[in-house]
Amino acid sequence: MDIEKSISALNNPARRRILEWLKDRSNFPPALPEHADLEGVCVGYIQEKAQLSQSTISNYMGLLKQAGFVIAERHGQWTFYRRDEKNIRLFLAAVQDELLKP
Amino acid sequence: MDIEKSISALNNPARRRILEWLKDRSNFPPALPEHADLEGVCVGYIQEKAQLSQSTISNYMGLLKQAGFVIAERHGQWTFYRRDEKNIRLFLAAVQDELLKP
DNA sequence: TTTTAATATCGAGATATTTCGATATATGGA
DNA sequence: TCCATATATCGAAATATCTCGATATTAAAA
Repeated sequence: MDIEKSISALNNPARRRILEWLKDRSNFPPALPEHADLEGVCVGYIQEKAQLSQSTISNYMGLLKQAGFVIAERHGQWTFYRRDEKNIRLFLAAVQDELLKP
Repeated sequence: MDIEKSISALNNPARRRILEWLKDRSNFPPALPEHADLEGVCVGYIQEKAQLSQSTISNYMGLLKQAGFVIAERHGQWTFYRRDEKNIRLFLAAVQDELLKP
């Protein structure tokens, strides 16, 4: 949990929006039948929704992953990203501590 | 409460450190007798502690103020900065909402 | 095994942030 | 009024971030 890296990752509206979208799978097109049992959303869907280039989204998802906000899982040629709820809560607790703890 | 501006202001270790120092007045030298009744810490003391140039600190305190994290009060030639606890809590609630609310 | 599709990485231009020293502004005192 | 002190603002160099298109990598399919 590197608070520096996490705040940095959050310091961008597109990345924050992606984190919000990932709260609800139905913000994206339905998964392919062969991916029905997998959690997360593939990069292509995120890109389409965010309207940014493929490389930008790949980069952004990498930053969100390094920051601990998402988990990546590769299946075949797809990478599926989903929120890391536990780490997100840890981050929030850390910021709260840093800002409020006496 | 502009969450964009606030996150941006937090996205810097020195500014976060200043916010922490301001939790406790005793992190700084004692106030001059004629300022004994005033809240907050003058720019000079913050600069001394942060070991950054005067202009940098003045700039930083301006950013923290615009972000809503501190309140500035001018008394004579001094500007005293203190934390805006209420707004800090509002910010934390907003981030928590953005990150967790369904 | 060649092709296609999905994602990652690279290199670069545009823009933003960091941080400084120099200068301007405001205030209080001699 | 003139000077010293505290802070703010300006202009600029160094560095970081944003974002892209081009290319590399990986995996599946024909």
